This record gives sequence, structure tokens and C-alpha cells, in this order.
Amino acid sequence: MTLLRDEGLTAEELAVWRMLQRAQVRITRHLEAELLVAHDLPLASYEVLMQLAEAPGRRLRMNDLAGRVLLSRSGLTRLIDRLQRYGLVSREACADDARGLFAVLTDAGAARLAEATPTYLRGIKTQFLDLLGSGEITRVRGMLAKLDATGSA
Amino acid sequence: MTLLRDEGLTAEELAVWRMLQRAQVRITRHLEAELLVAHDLPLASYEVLMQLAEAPGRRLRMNDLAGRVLLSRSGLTRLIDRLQRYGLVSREACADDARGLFAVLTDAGAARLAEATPTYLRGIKTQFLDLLGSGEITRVRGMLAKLDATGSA
DNA sequence: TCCTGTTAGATGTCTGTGCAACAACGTCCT
DNA sequence: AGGACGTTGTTGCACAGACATCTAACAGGA
Repeated sequence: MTLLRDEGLTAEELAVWRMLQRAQVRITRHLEAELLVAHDLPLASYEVLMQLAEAPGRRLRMNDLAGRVLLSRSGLTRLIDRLQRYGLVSREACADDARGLFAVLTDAGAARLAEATPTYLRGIKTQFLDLLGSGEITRVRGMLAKLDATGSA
Repeated sequence: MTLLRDEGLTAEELAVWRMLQRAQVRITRHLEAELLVAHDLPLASYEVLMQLAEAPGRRLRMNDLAGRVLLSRSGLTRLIDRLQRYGLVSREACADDARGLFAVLTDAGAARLAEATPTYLRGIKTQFLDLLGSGEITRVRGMLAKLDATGSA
């Protein structure tokens, strides 16, 4: 593993990165599967509904929303297409910017979200939080905050 | 956020999960992009080559490999197809199980891996490790180990 | 030996996503 | 005003990945 030293990385550091990867993928897969079987709702769709529910007026600009759910604009266009087909979301024009569109959570969407939320939260609890000590959760929070670029770029 | 309390989750706990998601996605995207522009090598391909390089005899059974890179068996079949087309990997029969196949790292594959590794490691360093204090890395290691199911299921 | 059940890997098909290109609109500067 | 430039959202295209299904091959019992 000479290459590691060349770049100033220890084997332990590399292992930490791999564990982060594995953990995140495992949890994500679990959530996706559970939401799908129990509510026929993919994880990405759930997250869109969740973001909209938390937003003022239950609405968000497409671009803004894309950033929050970590999707490209085109990806979000298609996802909203689907959600709209199912009546969970609607599109509304933006008054002060004719280019803009709001994705708006419908009542049906809110209902569907409420239905799926216990599954989602239980998954996060059993697959993530319960595996950590509660003390560790607070400590990891600060750590992840540094990694999360929400505040900066 | 009554629903949170119903499931025994605090808003902070949920926030931690979201940060984990964002961090992992951000880092992954960065690595993928860098590897692609600098070496025309997708992240998944890099990880396959890396796993093979670390394995004894530079070879791994398809099934085994699929597990390590968190890919479905069919997904790995296609990925190895591609790598084989580019000459980075070859398939070899398994002596003691006629069903089995080894994916074997070729010399060209090893060379390509060596070429790309500095990019990969630098990405992990700048996008992940450098953002944490070095003290935190050690502490987070134990924590992530609990989340990583490698040892169990 | 045959029959049943399981496992390894490959393939058809479908869905989801990103990138590049585009049109419509806004912003700013002169 | 007018034109260059950036932004917003959508589309064509290509591709990667999952699931279900298939074939070949192993394992164990009657």
C-alpha cells in the first residue's frame, strides 16, 4: 500500500471512508425497499414530498427542490412528472418570474406522505440511530455538519 | 413535527441522517467526476479494480465481488463485461466449481488502477478527511463500524 | 441413481438519472 | 432601448442498474 503513504493517507482513513459508503448504501437500500413494499413509494419520491411538506406554502421552486433532494434538474423534472401523474404534486406558475415553476404538494400528496412517514422514520431508527449510542449521535452530528456543504458551495 | 415524536425521533436525529446522506452523495459525486475527467474511469469501475487488486491472486468470484462493491449480480455482470471489453479485467473458469467464474485483474487493469489511484485518494482526502479533524477520524471509525454490516448479515 | 432444492452467473426488459442542447425569460450594462 | 450573458425548466439521448427469469451445475436424501 505504498500509494496510500504517497498521498498521505493511512489505511485506517481509507477504511473509514469505505465504511461510510457501505453504511449509507445499506441504510438507503433498506429504506427504499420498505417504502416500496409498504407504500409503493420510492425513496426519492418520499423525500420530495417531505421537502415540500416542510416548505412554506407547501411549495418549492423546481431548481431549489432539485438541490434539496440531490437530483439534477432534469431528474427532478421527470420525478415531478410522475408525482403529478399520481396526483401527489401539482405544478404552479411563479408570479414574479415567468420562467419559474413551483412544485406544490397536493392534499393527496400530504396524505400519502403522512401514511409513509412512520415507515421512513422507523427505518432510520432501526437501521441507523439504534446502532449508535445516543451519546454518539450528538457527537456525530458535529462531524457530519462539517462534511455537509449545505452552508457553503 | 408531531410525527417525529410519535416514532420517538428528535428533529436532531433526523437532521443527522440527512447530513449523512448529503455528505456521502456529495463526496461520491466529486470522486466520480474527477475520475471520469482525469482517467475516463467511473467510480464503480475503479472500485472493482481496487477490490481485485487487493484480493489474493488478483481474482475474486463474481458473487463475492458483487457483494464487496455493493452491486447486484446482474449489475456486476454488465460492469465486468465493460471492463473486459477494455481489457482491464478477464474472466477465468473456476477449477473446483464449474458454475463459478473469477474476475481477474489484468496487467492493463492494474496499470490503469495505479494511474487513477492518486486521484481517488486525493479526492477522499480533500472532500472527506481534511474536513474532519484527525482526532475525529479515529473516533468516527468505531462509530461507523457499528453501522457497517460487513461483519454480520 | 434419480429427484429435489439451491446457487452461480448471464440475459431481457424496464425504470431512473445525468449530460448536452434548447427555448423562454430575466438581468445588467451601455 | 437593445444586446450580451446568465438562469430556469424541459427534452433527446445514452447508459447504468435492478428485478425477474433462465440455464448450468452442485448437494443431499430416498
